[in-house]
Amino acid sequence: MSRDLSRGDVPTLILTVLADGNCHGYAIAREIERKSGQLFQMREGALYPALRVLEQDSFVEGQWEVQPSGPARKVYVLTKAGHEELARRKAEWNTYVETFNRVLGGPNVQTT
Amino acid sequence: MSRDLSRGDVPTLILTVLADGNCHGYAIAREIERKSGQLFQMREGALYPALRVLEQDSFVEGQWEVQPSGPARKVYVLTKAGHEELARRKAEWNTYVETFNRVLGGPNVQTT
DNA sequence: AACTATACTTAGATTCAGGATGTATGTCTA
DNA sequence: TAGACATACATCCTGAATCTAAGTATAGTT
Repeated sequence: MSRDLSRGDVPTLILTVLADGNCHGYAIAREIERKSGQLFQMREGALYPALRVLEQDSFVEGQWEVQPSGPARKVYVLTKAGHEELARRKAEWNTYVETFNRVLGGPNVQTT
Repeated sequence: MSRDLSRGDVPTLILTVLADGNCHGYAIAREIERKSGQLFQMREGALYPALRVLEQDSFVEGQWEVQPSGPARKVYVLTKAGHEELARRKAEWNTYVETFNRVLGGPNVQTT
């Protein structure tokens, strides 16, 4: 099935993977798929543009690495600002889930 | 703050409100905002197109109601297919949340 | 030689929420 | 009677973000 990733969630997943250690683009995608039990699919058309935006915003830093075998890789490192951004996005995600579940919950929810 | 509604979540919220009882467009929007504690904002530009799609898919049925006072309203009723669609969307939402949280959870998650 | 896996890039299409605007009606107030 | 405001629906345009698809390139396998 593999539901499409929702708007804005791809950068959060990328930052999450990088919080566990430096990683290059292709491996980030495979790691997200592995962790999600193959429910999420990370397409190149979503991954690389998202990485470029994160780099422009200084949340990650990329550096080319030449290997003895195979094509060159761009390895990304999470910056200090990236760690903070991840924490902010996690908090935002939790608020969203709580709020959405509250609306789904039923008719008798009081906010006061 | 009021985080933007994510892709595809607006129809689910509409169906949820209609599951509690028939309702016209404007009131659906206000009800979603009330239930979310004003965290979600339902704009017209998202609400009415979503309602039209739901009507085209026969998940809801709209009927014009003339009032003794004030402008006419289009009151929507959730169909049988709409109830099933809501259940399907809720299950999909739960799967998405669980999967996303699993990825956010950390590096040592096993899927086997 | 063809296929597959790795690895990054980019162009184009699509989807969908938001902003802005327009049409009406009715109430309240100055 | 003019205005501001709330109700109520509709639509156009924009912009953000994802997907599809194709392209470039290296290297191992069949």
